[in-house]
Amino acid sequence: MIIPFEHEWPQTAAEARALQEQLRARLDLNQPLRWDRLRTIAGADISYSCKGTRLYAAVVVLEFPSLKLRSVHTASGPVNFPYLPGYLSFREIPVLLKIFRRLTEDFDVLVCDGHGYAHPRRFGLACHLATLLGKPAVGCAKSRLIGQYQEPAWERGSFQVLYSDQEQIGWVLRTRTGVKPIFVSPGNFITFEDALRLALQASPRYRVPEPIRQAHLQVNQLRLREETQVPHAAIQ
DNA sequence: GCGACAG
DNA sequence: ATCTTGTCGC
Repeated sequence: MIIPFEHEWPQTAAEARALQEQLRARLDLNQPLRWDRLRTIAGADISYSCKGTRLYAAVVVLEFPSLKLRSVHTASGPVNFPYLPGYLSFREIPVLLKIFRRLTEDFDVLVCDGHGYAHPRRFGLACHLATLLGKPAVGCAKSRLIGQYQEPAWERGSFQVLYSDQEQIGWVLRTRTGVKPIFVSPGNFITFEDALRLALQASPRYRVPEPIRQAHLQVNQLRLREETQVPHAAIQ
């Protein structure tokens, strides 16, 4: 696919922060999802090498609503940005973009491993990626970055609002009865309500939404393959 | 100053 | 995220 919007990649947290504060003006969280035309969901995930110097990425495309795996796309690359809470997108998006540039297949919505709007500057990884791709995206994180909430009831489908002071920044959603909830927030080009509905519909069986779960399985297979083989120069 | 802190 | 063994429960 053509990436409709690109920018330089900052080397410092201060530059990254300025970019987040600039790009967040592009968020549109009032766009309803076209459920009637929803046919495919993409999922993206990252894995790190044991020494944390290299990262492995996978993007999968699933059919909706069956959530059947349709295609797998992978890439790897060096780590070029440290892990700093609030700046995850600058670490993980560059290698994901390598995949999306090569992707010929279309998809309707993207589910990302990490927060979207539920971010200190309202511009988490899902917001950043959605903005670059010009596609609707939802952020689904396994733990909280910021915000306050009340514990959802323990049945699957129970949820609570995730607040930053008085402002809603996301949801806390129980995708499996009796299991720790996930944190759902819109990335871009989607509403809070549609983000919540999509996250639940994408998680019929496991705690983690199927697009992320499948991407996670693929990314670990890729890492195993790449770390198992001997470097070319050492063979002969 | 202290604690919290997506992956 | 990664490292790391067994263990409890469906």
